[in-house]
Amino acid sequence: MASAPRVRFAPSPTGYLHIGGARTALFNYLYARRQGGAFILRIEDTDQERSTPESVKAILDGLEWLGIDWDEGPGKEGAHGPYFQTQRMDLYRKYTEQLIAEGKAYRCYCTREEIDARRSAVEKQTGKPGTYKYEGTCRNRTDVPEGRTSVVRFRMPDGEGRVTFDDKVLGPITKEYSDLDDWVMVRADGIPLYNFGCVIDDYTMGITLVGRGQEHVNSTFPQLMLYQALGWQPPDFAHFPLILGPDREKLSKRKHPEADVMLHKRNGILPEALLNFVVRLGWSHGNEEVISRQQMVEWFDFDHVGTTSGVWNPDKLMWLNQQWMKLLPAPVVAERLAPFLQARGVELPPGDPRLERVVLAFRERAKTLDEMAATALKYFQHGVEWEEKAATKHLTADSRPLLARVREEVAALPQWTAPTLDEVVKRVSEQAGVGMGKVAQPVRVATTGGTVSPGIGETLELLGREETLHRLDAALARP
RNA sequence: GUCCCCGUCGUCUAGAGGCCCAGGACGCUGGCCUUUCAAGCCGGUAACACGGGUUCGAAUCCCGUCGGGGACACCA
Repeated sequence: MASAPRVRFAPSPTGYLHIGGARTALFNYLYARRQGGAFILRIEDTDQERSTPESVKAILDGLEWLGIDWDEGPGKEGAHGPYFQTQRMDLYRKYTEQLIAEGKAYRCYCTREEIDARRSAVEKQTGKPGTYKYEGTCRNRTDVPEGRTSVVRFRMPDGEGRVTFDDKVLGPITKEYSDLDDWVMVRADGIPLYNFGCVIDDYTMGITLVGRGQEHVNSTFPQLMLYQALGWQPPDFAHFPLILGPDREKLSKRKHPEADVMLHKRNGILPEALLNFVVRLGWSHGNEEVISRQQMVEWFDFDHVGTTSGVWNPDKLMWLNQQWMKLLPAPVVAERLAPFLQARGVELPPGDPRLERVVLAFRERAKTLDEMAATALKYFQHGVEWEEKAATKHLTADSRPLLARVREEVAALPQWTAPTLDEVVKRVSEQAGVGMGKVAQPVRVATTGGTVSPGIGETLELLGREETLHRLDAALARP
């Protein structure tokens, strides 16, 4: 390695940050960090119809949430900017003219309608799509027809030949010239198309390795032809396996809601977990499953990027999320939990100590922050409603004296802590000569309304003395 | 349809010719722990797509078949 590698993530701002894009960004980011190279963010906004500033923001926000930061790109101007393709038009124009002057590209005056008509004619005749190839109508044209706009086409070399490249994850891949045609580089309005802009930018930005999804392997060939025509040394290429939806088709915005990175944030998934999940889809490091960003950077390599597409597995995402809720420091999780409780109408004074206690009590009982907020909600409210079934079973004439005894002892407690509260339950059950469940369950139902909660001491501590006594009294007052 | 890529448990994967009658993880499931539910711990379930080669020996190499996905725009 002569110089430090430069890699990039080049999304087109036509919607939210896609999960596949996020993983592409992650792999490139990890590679750059691992190798001590640079990670560049370039916005491919040449599709004027679909690109929006909102989408640019959405993508930036998504990357930020995931903690994938770039060395050069929007907001971080470097030596190779600008980083929006629409601001690099001079560059494209320059190389377009050069290529035309050298006879390596030419103007094609066929209109879109004409091409479309010919395409559908061919496809109708042969049966299926994809059979049409530009027939070279304007290849050797020297006249300039009046009143017609033109696109610029790349001139494929005459005769037989093939393009080959050694993909860093897939290995050698070859394509015959005869399978390629004179593709359009520049539209009639002068704006470059993907295959053209991408090559010009990757080269002028000094990109040494292009890492992208496997859906791009076929576009590598025309791009390679361009590098050749320009006399440029192409970068290395690495194509990552696709992420598939439950239906085993490529994860798409249209069909798969889980393709939206930020949806997971809204659902209460931690960025650590999403990153962890996504990195394991197509990459592995022995038997490691729970992997921190630091470890990813330390371990990442293309040798262990797989070749087969991976199916989105929500169960595993959930499991990882819980792992991360348990792994991260409670105050950190508490901070991230707050918005979910607030969204459910809980008012939280700044630095509310209950938040951290909730995390400690519920992170082993919830898969997501949202679920945690939902189950913890009743600990923040005043009063309870009892589940009919639970009340019938546990708030009985038999349990009433036990409950009253607990109420009495607990009210007198000098210290309102889980251990001291647990002791009360234990003492009461021992004195009554019954199992702890005979006391704990009625108390649980009386104070939470249901049969499921954290340890009884923990539960009462969380509720606080005042609320606990209030609920116990209310339960005792039931007819 | 054409071209390109891929093919290990249901899913994510380990596996670079003998360490593999295939290991880990999620899921499912049995048990332990236990004041409930979880979590945790211990155990079980389940795969090298198929057929030919090559080799003393193949999940690993080659060929074919079948299967899956992707690309076939004046989108990226």
